[in-house]
Amino acid sequence: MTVVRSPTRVPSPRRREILDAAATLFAARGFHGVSIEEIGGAVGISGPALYRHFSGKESLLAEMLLDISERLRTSAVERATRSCDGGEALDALIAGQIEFALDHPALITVHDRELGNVPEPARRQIRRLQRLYVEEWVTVLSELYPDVRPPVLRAATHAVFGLLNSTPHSAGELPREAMAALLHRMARVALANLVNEH
Amino acid sequence: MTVVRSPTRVPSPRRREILDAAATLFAARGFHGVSIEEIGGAVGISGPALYRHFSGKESLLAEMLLDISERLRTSAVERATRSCDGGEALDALIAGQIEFALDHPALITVHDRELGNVPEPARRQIRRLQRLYVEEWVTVLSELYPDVRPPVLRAATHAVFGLLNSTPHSAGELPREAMAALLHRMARVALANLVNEH
DNA sequence: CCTGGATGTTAGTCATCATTAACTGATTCG
DNA sequence: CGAATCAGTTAATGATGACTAACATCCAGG
Repeated sequence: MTVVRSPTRVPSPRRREILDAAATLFAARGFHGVSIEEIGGAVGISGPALYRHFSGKESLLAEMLLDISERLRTSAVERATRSCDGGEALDALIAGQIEFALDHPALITVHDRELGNVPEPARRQIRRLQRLYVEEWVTVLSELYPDVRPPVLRAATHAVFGLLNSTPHSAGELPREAMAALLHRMARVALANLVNEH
Repeated sequence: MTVVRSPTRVPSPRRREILDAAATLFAARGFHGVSIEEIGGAVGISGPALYRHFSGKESLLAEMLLDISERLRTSAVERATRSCDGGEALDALIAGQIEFALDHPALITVHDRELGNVPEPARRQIRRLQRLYVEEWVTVLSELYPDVRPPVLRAATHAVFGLLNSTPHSAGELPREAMAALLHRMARVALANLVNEH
């Protein structure tokens, strides 16, 4: 009955609650614009109680970004390997990114804003995961378009991330499914015409 | 006490220098992550000397964002009215945004990150200019695709902004002209297929 | 019962930082 | 020649904020 949990991860609900609240606050006013007191207040405890769960404000941010990067990458690997052909894999990657961005706009916002505030040991690891995530896309794309050079594919991938991660900026313009469909189509055609280069 | 900026342009080179340095720093570590002392140091003066040029840190940010919003919008209006047909106008808007993003990556970064740190009188004005800029795009697009509803056009516009503003993330992947051409093509086809909805 | 760990609390401490004050050297211009 | 304004300087000042200390509560097991 008791499910064996990974020994390194004990997902205390309190931790998650704190991370969620902190993400929302960081997305709204930036890492340095939010105080420990506020983060605590957002989950009903006050101030220094956070140090029972995290060793400091920076390590809280580090854990948050690490978690996001891991989730994005593992989801991408799963989806890409589950697919048969390259086109299907690309659609799966696009759908995964859209789903994540629509489900967790605050996490997406923090993810590409606050890396510079993560201290060095963890920063490198997060960068590594982000790079692996990009390379997952590049691998799928280079199978589809073998004639396009990898730097172009990388730039195009970043561009599509920017497109898909725009949802926090156009919040509420459209119902979720319409927004998802629109973004998917735009990303698809933006990438489909890479081959027309020169 | 009335801090009304002189409407007649007095482009003190010192002011511009400070604004440029501050933009780079804000882009790297966020508004609250940068001290007055650092901004001064970046232009060779130190600390409180900034108050000879700006009434405070927040008004410095406000002026910076106001300037960006104004430049984007006036450039968009100019380009759109100079064009004959809708397709040409859209290309001009895309080219303008790309040019600005490639010329001033720090400004682009600050522009969509730090609005939340601008105090209320100026915030509203910046939002207004941003809205006008978006509506400039929506107007051009709705002439091209009269069947697509405005909310869809607005969401698509935001998505394309995200795509074009991705350059700070993929810095140095490609030479400038190649990057500009790639982004232009991706934006163009992403918007061209809006009409295929449903 | 009572011990100990997990989780809070409130009250410091120490740094940092935006902002102000008081003062200085130039340059303009009357 | 002044006198004023401009553009700096260094030295307070006052808030805020991350983090630590000392103390409380709850509850599980022996």
